[in-house]
Amino acid sequence: MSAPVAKVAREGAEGGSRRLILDTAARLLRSGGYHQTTLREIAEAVGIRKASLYYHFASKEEIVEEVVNDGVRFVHEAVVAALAEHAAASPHARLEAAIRAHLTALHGHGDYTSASIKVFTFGAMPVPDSVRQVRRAYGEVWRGLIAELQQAGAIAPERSPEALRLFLLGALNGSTDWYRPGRFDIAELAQEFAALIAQAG
Amino acid sequence: MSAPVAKVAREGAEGGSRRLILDTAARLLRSGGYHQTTLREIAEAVGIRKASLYYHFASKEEIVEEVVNDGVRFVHEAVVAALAEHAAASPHARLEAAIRAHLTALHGHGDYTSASIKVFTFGAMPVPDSVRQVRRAYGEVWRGLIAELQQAGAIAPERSPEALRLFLLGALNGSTDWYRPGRFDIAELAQEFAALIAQAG
DNA sequence: GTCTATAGGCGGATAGAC
DNA sequence: GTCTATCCGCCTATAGAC
Repeated sequence: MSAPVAKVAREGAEGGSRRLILDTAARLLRSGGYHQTTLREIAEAVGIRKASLYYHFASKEEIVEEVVNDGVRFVHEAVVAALAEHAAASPHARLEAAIRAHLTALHGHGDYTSASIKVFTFGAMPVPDSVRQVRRAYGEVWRGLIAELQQAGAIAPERSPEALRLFLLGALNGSTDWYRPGRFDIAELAQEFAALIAQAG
Repeated sequence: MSAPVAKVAREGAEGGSRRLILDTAARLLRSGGYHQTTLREIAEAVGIRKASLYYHFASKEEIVEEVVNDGVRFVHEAVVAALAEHAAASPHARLEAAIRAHLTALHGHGDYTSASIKVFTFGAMPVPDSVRQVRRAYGEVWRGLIAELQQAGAIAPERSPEALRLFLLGALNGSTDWYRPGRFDIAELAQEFAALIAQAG
């Protein structure tokens, strides 16, 4: 992964202001969405003036784009890592691990991931190409996993893998709407969801 | 249903301008969401001046609230009607009919329903009490149907009905993100989805 | 790197003529 | 019922001092 490395290098050179701005933007985007979140709010929360943001970023779009892509990449990497850890497990166990990783990344780790969902679910903003690519790459992970499950017989051969993938991701991302830390347990939710769409084994 | 009757009566008295405004607002809200949709846009699309909207509505919130509630009520009534039509069918067939009705109402009939999803999914606006009530009432329909399926044995007794309901509605409403009229068939999608979460029978 | 100041436009909303 | 005119505040973005 070369991007994170480059990013860390850049941060070292400029004292992390850029990261601070992105962190703050992520938090505000998560609760407010694209249009409600203003540069004034971000600047205020960071503790600088609105105009100073333009030293670090060329536009609001650029800030949002970076937050959103970071969020999707974070979920992507978490799911890939979970699948690698469960490489030897049963297909059903791998599915459950992937779902658990997705939900954990979405709800347990920072604002970037939730902000991603909130901002680019629906076309609330003109979706940049980079975002489209990052999303597509993540979609491929699930396409592969579902194909694997179907080949292993954990999903019936007559089920449409594409419909299944869209339903599943929709349901997982929709959890930003109703999930609350105290009221649900992510591991249990993952178990429930996995049981819905694949046979145990 | 007394509300629609009252509404029709009102419309007769004022020439349908009110309905025209709501129709237009629904269309814009569907594609733009709450914050992106402005009174100026609505007025322009209707063909009147911004200020004239205030003769018909007290505020932007009032317009949005009415669109959203109409949308949810439309889906609610469609699903209830479908269940009534399939009163004698098997639990699985009733589930499939309900899913098909939800998806059809969501995608096949106007902008109100999609606007509802788009606007109040996430808390993009301060959710009025009336909206909360209308949503809750619709949620009850699914709670009842899922309980029925579980009692009939079409859903395993160890499945959490609440997790299942949230998964189901999240997946269905998420379809506003990817569903396109030519590329998917609603009846097929309903069949796929019903097969996913309940045993045939 | 951050500041002040400002440009130019759009947001919702109101007053009052017709 | 619709209009013109206007208020006031916030928006993104830029210019230029420090």
